[in-house]
Amino acid sequence: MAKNYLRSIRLLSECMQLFELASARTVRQFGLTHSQFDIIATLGNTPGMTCKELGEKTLITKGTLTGVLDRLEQKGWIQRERGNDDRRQLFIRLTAEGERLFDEVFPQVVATGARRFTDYADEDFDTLEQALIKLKQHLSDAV
Amino acid sequence: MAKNYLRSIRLLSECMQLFELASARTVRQFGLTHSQFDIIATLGNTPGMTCKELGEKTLITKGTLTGVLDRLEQKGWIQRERGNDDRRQLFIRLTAEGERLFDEVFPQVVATGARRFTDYADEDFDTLEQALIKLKQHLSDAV
DNA sequence: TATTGTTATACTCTATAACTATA
DNA sequence: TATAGTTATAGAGTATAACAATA
Repeated sequence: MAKNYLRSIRLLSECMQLFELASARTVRQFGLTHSQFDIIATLGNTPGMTCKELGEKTLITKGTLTGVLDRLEQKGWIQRERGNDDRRQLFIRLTAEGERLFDEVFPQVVATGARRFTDYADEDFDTLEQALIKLKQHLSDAV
Repeated sequence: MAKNYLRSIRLLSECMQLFELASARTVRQFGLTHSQFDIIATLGNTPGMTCKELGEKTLITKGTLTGVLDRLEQKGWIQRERGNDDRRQLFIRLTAEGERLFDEVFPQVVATGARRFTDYADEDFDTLEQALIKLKQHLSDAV
């Protein structure tokens, strides 16, 4: 069993690396780091969210998050707003300029990735998706 | 097509995150960073390799690699040895202590991961593997 | 007392470019 | 000239713990 599992995980990791190699290049052309893109992409098409929520979605711990948000705020891409119901919370959301960035960079990252899927048939996607859904289920349950 | 592709990539990334969440904890308990573990794991069960080769396998660029290797050398886990045929090259390999570390940490990371695969049948692995192999093929070709 | 987010600390990774030594 | 690896530089991410404001 362990051998099967190692082989699958290695494949998983190799696929991610191949994919990220391409997207990283695009992301960097926009002057964004991986973490920064992660946050812009998470905030895109949402009304914003608290730091806590943002940290949970991006898996960035709160201390680190402050620094990353500082840099994004400094560049004018996000803004912080103190919550009304709970004044401890900060709502983070994209500024108009941040949305413009999102609208530009996100489709481009998607396109770069999509170019790699030429000839990938619907049934190929289905098979892959089913397998990954099952895997994800297992990985989640086992925590 | 783009939608299918996004869904698959998101799943891929979520699976990796779930998996790495567990392994990262184990790795950190041994005082290793992700990059450091990557190198130890790459060198394990090999007679060693050049910096160039190591950099290609781990996707760490040469300037960065020097620093990571410095820290590993300082802790006595790897050693550098000047090549004989080509005196520009350095052969990196695990020290006895590095191998001991590898023998301890690697199975534990594997075990932590494997625990999440209980009930995962051979055919589940086969399906997943086939789908991932096909995906990897596509991603590689499309570069 | 508990929670949200910031600050402070210390370290590691990162890309890049200039450099040394070999080839 | 080209290649293998180091050094220097300037950011950026990371975990952790102590902290302030609010609940």
